[in-house]
Amino acid sequence: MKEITQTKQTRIQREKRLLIQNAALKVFSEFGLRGATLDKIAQTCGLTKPNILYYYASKDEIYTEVLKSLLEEWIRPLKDISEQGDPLTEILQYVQKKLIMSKTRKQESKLFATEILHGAPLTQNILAGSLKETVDEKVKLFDKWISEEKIAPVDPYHLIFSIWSMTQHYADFDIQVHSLLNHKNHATIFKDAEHFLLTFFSRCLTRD
Amino acid sequence: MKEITQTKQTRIQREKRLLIQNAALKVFSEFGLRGATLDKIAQTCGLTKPNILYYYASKDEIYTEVLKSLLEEWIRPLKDISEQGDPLTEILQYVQKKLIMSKTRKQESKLFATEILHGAPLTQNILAGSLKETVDEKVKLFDKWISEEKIAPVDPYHLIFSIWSMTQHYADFDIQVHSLLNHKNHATIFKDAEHFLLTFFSRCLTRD
DNA sequence: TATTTTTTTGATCAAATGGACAATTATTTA
DNA sequence: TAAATAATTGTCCATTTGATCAAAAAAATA
Repeated sequence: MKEITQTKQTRIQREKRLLIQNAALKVFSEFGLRGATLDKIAQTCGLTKPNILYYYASKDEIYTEVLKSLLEEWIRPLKDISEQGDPLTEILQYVQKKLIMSKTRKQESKLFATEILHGAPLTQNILAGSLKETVDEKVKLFDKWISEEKIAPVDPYHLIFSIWSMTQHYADFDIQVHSLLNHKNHATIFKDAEHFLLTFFSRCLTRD
Repeated sequence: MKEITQTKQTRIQREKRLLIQNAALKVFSEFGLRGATLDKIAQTCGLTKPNILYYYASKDEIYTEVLKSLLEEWIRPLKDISEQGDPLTEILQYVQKKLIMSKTRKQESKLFATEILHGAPLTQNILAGSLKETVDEKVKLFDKWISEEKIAPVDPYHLIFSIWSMTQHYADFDIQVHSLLNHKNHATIFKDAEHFLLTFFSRCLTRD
């Protein structure tokens, strides 16, 4: 088959690659890199195993491609935090966006979680690269807001960690959340979570 | 070999089973259930593969045994929250205990995280059972404290989720945390995290 | 339509892996 | 110490699984 580096892709190549990526996302997020099999991915997208390997050189290549193609989208809400906006509003909006992502893109959240949990074998360079860049930039902004006394003084890194962990928890550990909340209605859980988180962070960021 | 149901275990059985459990914890937490192999576990504890299978009927049995034996310890700090103590102090102490567990028992945290993340295939009954019992009990206590105006009114379930997620984040996503914090000293990170979390929760729980 | 290129697949392979088992060795018990 | 029991291991097996490849089918192109 033709290399990925080639500029022109045929219609079929574009379609099939996307088909495979979607199936792979589903399977990888459910079973992890090692638990996922090419057979499962093939079955999920209705192709044969050799056909998948016609489009991707290996299982690992599919995995990294899926991760890479999601990363941009995953970081975007953080990038969207604007120096121009009202500090508290900007941060609360970020919390809201992250929570919505946990609700609507659970598979992606679980995929990233599993990857990092197991040592980020294939994305460590990305973590140290583009993600770190954006985080550092926003940390600077938060520090500025703190020095201008527009938000309460808290460690910006740990603030970001807290937003990530609390919002992603609803995607990554959904089984536990649902189980402990008596399998309450999905929408209700997220409405309650949103109220809790917004109260929580506004209280934390406005004192003093 | 003799069944587990048998009351008396020989000295060797006790020793070797423990040896295997420790190795299994290490391997399972790093690679997950499917990524872990009996060969790796055997190598880690210095036994042969058939010897391991002399003590455990299957790989899955080792996995469930490890999980089960850790669960009690894992829930304990939550159980320790006392109705007699000062509400805010009790909750902050719980936060502290959970953070310490993230620091000292990272493997266990990752093991549980992976298990739940992938649908808790082997522990769903436990989640719905003894854990849920304890959580429900403490939720009642928190509600009582709220009605007595001893802590600010927040959804107790989501409060517990927030404590879990924020503290466990430092164990489960340690790779990311360290990477973003320029591989800062491990002890320093946890000192900062503790300060952040205690500030955070006391602000959130004392307003009004 | 004829030719070339791309796509698909059945058959197959080699490595990894969970597990079985009989034979051997070590330990306990009578 | 002798017999019985427990523990260990080398060898082997069946299955799973990532990957290969040549041949066939489909699609694009001239």
